[in-house]
Amino acid sequence: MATANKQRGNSEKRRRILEGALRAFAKKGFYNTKVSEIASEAGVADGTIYLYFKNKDDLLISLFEDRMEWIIERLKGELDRIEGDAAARLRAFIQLHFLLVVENRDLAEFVTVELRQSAKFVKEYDNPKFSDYLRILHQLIKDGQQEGLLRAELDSRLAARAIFGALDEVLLQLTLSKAGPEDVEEKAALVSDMLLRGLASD
Amino acid sequence: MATANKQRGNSEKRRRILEGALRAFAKKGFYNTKVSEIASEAGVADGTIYLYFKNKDDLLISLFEDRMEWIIERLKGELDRIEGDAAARLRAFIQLHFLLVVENRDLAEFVTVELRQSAKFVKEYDNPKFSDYLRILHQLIKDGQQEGLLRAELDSRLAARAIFGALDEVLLQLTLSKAGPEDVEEKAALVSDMLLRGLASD
Amino acid sequence: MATANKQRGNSEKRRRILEGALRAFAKKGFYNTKVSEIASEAGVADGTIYLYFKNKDDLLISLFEDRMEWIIERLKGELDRIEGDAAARLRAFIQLHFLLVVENRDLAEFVTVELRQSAKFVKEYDNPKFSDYLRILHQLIKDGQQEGLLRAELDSRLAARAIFGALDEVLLQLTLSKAGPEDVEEKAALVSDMLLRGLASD
Amino acid sequence: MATANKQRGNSEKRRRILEGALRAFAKKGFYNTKVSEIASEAGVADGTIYLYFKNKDDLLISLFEDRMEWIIERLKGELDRIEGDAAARLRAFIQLHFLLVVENRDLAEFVTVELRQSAKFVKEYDNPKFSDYLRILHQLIKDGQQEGLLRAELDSRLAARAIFGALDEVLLQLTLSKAGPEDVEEKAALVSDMLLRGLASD
DNA sequence: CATGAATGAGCCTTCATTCAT
DNA sequence: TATGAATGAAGGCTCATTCAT
Repeated sequence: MATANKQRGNSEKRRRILEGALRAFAKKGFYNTKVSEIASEAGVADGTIYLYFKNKDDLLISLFEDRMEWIIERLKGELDRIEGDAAARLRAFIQLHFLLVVENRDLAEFVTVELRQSAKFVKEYDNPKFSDYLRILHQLIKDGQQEGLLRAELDSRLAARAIFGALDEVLLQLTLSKAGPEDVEEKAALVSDMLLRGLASD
Repeated sequence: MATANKQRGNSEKRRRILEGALRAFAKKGFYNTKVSEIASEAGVADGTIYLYFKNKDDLLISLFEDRMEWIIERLKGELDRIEGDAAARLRAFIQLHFLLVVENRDLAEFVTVELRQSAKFVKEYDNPKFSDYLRILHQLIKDGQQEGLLRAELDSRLAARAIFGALDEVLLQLTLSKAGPEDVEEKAALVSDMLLRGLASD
Repeated sequence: MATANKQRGNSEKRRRILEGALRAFAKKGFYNTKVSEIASEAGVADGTIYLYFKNKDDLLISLFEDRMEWIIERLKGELDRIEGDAAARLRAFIQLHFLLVVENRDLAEFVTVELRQSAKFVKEYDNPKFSDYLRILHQLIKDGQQEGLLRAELDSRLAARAIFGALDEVLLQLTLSKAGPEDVEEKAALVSDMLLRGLASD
Repeated sequence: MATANKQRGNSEKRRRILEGALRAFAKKGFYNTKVSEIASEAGVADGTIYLYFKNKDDLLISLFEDRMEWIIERLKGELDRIEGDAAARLRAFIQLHFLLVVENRDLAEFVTVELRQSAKFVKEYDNPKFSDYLRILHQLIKDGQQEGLLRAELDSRLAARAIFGALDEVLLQLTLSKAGPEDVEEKAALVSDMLLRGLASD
């Protein structure tokens, strides 16, 4: 049991702390969450947190990385499995984004709410995982353009941003309004329909 | 005239404080801004702030209200002046939203970044001004649907959210990347084009 | 009353804090004294300390400077008043050193005990006031050498150190053993006699 | 032989810990040295230290005892070997004190710097080994007085203190200024000359 | 109204010590 | 014996808020 652990950080404890932090941040936000609350949420002592993370900021960033990595892997995995043109893959992307986030309520609150604020002011952090995420979306759009499905005049980077913003905002709304998963699929369909129409070539 | 002041709150000092707060929040975020920094930014003493605002939270909320009110008034005013169908008005709305925000860089950072985080965790505040804002957008879409320009199947509330999200995210990006006003008009056109296509009836 | 204050630091509060710190440090040593204890000893709130000092280290250093300055001024003042040769002035110096310190028990404990340890490890501090003190002693010895009273072969710098060490250690002993002021004068005479004999030319 | 160990405390580990502690304390002082630093300096686990010492204070005291014992033994051994009167032995004592300490730089820093501060505030410890040390010096002086070499009027206890203080301070200075061993012998001669003149009968 | 020195509750972080392995 | 991960008490410092002037 005492094998390859801790390196690159993956002990049981570390995971418990990240989960506690996610719950706590989702509930009260980064700045309103005390380290001791995270500890108790994680079932460890306060000091234990500092065995795994340099400080509270580092915990926040690590949590981002960890969760975004997970999201990105899931997205990539699912996208590879999709048969069909770029439009279908884009639709799947949106659907999946919605599902992932809504199935993990805390994750949703955390990502939608903290992503901007905290990440921006936690000194010097430039959020590479989020860039990875956007890159996937960006690539999907460029694929669609090359396949002739999406309008070529489109600024693909801008479109990726706009789509992310739309998804994020709608999800924020759904999350806060405590919508059940049944709604979600429907809303996802509506939103992806709307967005794809916006991008589609004539 | 020097009498009915302060009531709905409008002394010179009060405005200076709000402006100082806007600058400070934009630069460092709500939680990283000290009341004393706001005071010095505003050129008043720390204590003076508490003559005009109950506490730091109240200052944040008041700033929201104040700025959103201003935005909403500007939006409404301009929209009334537009001749044309709902699509044109929607286009104008987006264009204007971009302009207002980008012409006021601090406002942009503040609104896009703090709106979610802070507002969510500042206890019990349900952000009525933001609702007003959304209502305008919502109404524009419903108008468009009634005029037959926008697809009737659309969930207009959802669409309003999605549009706001798209605008907001793109603006965040533009703001942070320090885009000049010349870019902005172009981006606004692209985004509004994309979004309107997404909403348009066949 | 609100005139030239605070500048170069001399408000009533600041002095109270220094006095509280002196008492506390003398009683328990720098590292065993809590900032809150200093505060309560000084009759101010914990936070007030940080209005006058950057941190606990800075308080320690400031206290050194302040007390050493006082000691040095007293020493210089008294020495100027002495009629007689360098030997007489040296004798007076020692006598006075003893008196000053013993009349201020806390000062004695503080200076003799904390001077080395703390000053050495409080980062980067090179203790200029102590150097000033030593310089006076050094000068007295050089004067004595020029007057032909003290042996010229003597390394005056080394002698100054040795004298300071002897005084300091004897004082530490006297302080800890709670000797009364009456002993002190006698001991001072003995020590200065011994030291002067050691330095005297044949 | 592997049995009667640990009792009076002498395992290999114990010695390694004391050595690590000496290095660490010399470098950063008692209060700035973490137990874990001592452990790593000694090449043992943190917990191991507590198998040999009750706590950090106990480690400090044990280190004192251990080193002072060593110094005292060396001093006694050398003094027994000296042929000559008390003055010669006193001179040898000073010479040796300088040599021992300067040959062990860490020991020097530790003894000169920590002796006062730490020992004083480590609860209830009355430093018997240091008393032993002083007793030797005291005895030498009394011998000198009986041999008629040193002035009888001298308070021998006081003189012992004064001499120790002078030596200690000069050594502190030499240690901190990183003087080489060649200087040391010369300084020792100067200081012992000065001190002996101070004590000598006319 | 305005000031800004003073307050003190609160929080992040450290580190001596323990204990399951 | 030895380990070192885990603990949690403790304390330095910050900063929103108050209030005497």
